[in-house]
Amino acid sequence: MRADARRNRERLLDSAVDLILEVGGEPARDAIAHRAEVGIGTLYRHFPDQQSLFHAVALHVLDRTIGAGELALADAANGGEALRRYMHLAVDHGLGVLSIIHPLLDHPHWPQQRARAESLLRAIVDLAHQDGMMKRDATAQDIGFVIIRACRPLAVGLPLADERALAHRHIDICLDGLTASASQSSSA
Amino acid sequence: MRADARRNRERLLDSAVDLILEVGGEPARDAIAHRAEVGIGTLYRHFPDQQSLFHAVALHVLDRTIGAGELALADAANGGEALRRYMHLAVDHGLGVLSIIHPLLDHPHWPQQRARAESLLRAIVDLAHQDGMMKRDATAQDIGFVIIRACRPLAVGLPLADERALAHRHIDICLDGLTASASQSSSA
DNA sequence: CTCTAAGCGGAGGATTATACTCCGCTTGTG
DNA sequence: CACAAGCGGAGTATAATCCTCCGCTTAGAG
Repeated sequence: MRADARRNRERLLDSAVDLILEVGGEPARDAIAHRAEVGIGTLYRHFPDQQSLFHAVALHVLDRTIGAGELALADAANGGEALRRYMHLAVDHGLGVLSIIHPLLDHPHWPQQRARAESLLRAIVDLAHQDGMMKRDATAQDIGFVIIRACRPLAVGLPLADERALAHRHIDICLDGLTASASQSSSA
Repeated sequence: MRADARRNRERLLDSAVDLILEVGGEPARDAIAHRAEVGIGTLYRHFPDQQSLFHAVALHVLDRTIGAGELALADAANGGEALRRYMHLAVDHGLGVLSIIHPLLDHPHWPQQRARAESLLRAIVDLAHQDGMMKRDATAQDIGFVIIRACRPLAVGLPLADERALAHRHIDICLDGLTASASQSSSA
């Protein structure tokens, strides 16, 4: 594969991730190509159909997130810290795109990768529980949904940087709310 | 105005709110009419253009939310409780639609209504602060953004009821995280 | 440096989604 | 009962998006 081709492929994937997160849905293909500063023809050469594009996007994102998670788990001082790092990294790496494109995915080694991500998350959550840093009733599923929600755009016309900053702030707020020391958890 | 006409108008507004929340953006007009179980012609008779429809939706939602907020403020035992009630009611009444349609709004008595809602929220937050039930650095703006985020769809294919239940759960988590007793609020 | 196959761009036709009108039929109400 | 107010939805206009195709450009081997 020629060097320029590889570079364009990367740009396309990154642009696709960004756009999916910005619009909170499937973006127009032309928009992806334009954002990547390549012609539409180039997009269709690399990814002849929706399937292949989104599949590549999903793997791209999941791989980065899994890597980051493993690192967080290895390095962090304790479970709570590992969890915090993982969540912030997941947002930065655009894990949220999965919620949007996952209905379109049916590639063979997709379930396996997905399982790997899930067991990693469970490991982190378990550790946080062991270290007494999470409420009893807080589950790995909770964490997953919080991450997904934090990745969704607010649709409020904010520039991307602000949007991202808010996502991180909300992650922190939720983490505080899921932390063992926090007191009441009533429902209205 | 004939009784059936009024009823259809209501149905259209409710359907519009639901759909905006479900898709997290401007829904197709046909979809709104279909959801309301009326013909498209009926939609266009009541709301000849996008402006008039979305303006009516915005007022509908804001009025309900303001009413609910005033009630919460009057009834609740303390600021923390008022805040909690307000947030849950805001989600139930679909306050989140405003974030999506507000760029389209330019009706005369819209800013005034908006100001009313904002001062109400500030009053509730101030009270919560006075009652020592909120962290110092938690602002009315934080609350607003948390509500908006909770109203956004997760894009995960959940049925509406589950989606709503999760929204409430996340409101509770965030409230716990913004509550004065919660300890650390570090950032990654 | 030359040559060529791999790669590129983007105009433009095909397709699909959405907007909106129009008019004959139905129904609430005085 | 009369009839104006209201209704439905087929159908056309418009706009967005998809995707192909082919002549031009360029990386990189020899």
